[in-house]
Amino acid sequence: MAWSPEKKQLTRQRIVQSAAHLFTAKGFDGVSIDDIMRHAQLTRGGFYAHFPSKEALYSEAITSAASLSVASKMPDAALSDSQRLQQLLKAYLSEEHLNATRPYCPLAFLATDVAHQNDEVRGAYTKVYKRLAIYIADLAEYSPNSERVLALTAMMIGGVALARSLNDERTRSKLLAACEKVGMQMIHADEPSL
Amino acid sequence: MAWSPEKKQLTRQRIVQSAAHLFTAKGFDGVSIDDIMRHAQLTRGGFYAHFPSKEALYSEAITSAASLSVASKMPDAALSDSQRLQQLLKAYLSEEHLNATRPYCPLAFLATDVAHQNDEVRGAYTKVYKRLAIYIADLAEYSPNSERVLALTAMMIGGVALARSLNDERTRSKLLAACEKVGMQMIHADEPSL
DNA sequence: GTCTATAGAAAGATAGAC
DNA sequence: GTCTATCTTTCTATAGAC
Repeated sequence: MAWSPEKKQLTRQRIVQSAAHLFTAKGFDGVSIDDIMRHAQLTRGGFYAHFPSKEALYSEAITSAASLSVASKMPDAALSDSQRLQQLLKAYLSEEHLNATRPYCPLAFLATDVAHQNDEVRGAYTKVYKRLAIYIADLAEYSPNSERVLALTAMMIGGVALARSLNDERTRSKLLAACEKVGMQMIHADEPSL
Repeated sequence: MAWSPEKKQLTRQRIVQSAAHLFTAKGFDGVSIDDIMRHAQLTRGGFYAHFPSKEALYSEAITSAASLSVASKMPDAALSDSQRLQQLLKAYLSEEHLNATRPYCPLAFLATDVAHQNDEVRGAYTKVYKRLAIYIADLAEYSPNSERVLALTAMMIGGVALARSLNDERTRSKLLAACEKVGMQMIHADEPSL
């Protein structure tokens, strides 16, 4: 079959995006290479023409999922920074985020999964995390290393990860609402010690 | 070989505790039944005399890990509630928790893992979560459903889960310290809206 | 109840045709 | 580069001896 370098890159990108969807939804071990290739409308034999291993794809999928997830889709540049932060918090801690059709935020959905992976994967995850901290710090006008920004990221990611694993609908929605509300108060509180 | 009902229960308990250690450290798919039985100094053939499936053991292991983890070992009854809460936060968000020899807190170490499991497992996880919320609410003198208690649990669990997956030592320790500090402030802040 | 042995399925990775 | 076919390993679960 005919092909070109551009065509190959497109195919490769399709594989990465399929992986971003499936991995964030089901975790590393919950998805086989066959699943990913079928989702990308290919067959499994071709996988190794693009990636040396499943792990190599995983780390790229994490980066890709981050840029496709709810945390990266905030196009309302007309709003103030504070309003955009509010919007991010609301979208991130929403039931929709837990049932999205696009890739989920890998920080929340793969948090414990990544802990078992190699250094390359953890590096990709760490990079995505730092980018989120910088993004939030920017909107909140704090340093990305400030205690309240770091604590807020932990609350957002923990809230979503927790909510996803809880069995109890009521507790889940209360938890998400609480994180959203307390998160905003945390940013706007007038305590210099934070 | 001779045996008694009590003997069987002891063997069963050894299996559950081995599972608690290994599952919290490596996740559901990272541990085989063979691993667990070897850790309990048994062979894999005997497993199904105690449990109908790997999932059934998993849900028991989550409960067991919770009662053995750092979050349940706060024997300093001499301290005030506020001091005990501080102590819990400090221990939970410590580097030692990330490198413990006893079972880790399943809430933080299995958060995304449990999301892929069946209802029985998610039920066990949810129960453990509610118990932690009640415990913290008690020390903080709030309702377990109060926004600040829920937000605090998300921050604690998210902070530990995140820290474990990050590649960068500095970011990890800053994150843990931030969650500890902001967590205490969150509880003691004088804002009735929380 | 615990052991050894093994059936049966799934999945990562490779070989070779086109 | 992508396909079909297959090798190999790993793992859950079961069978049968003791």
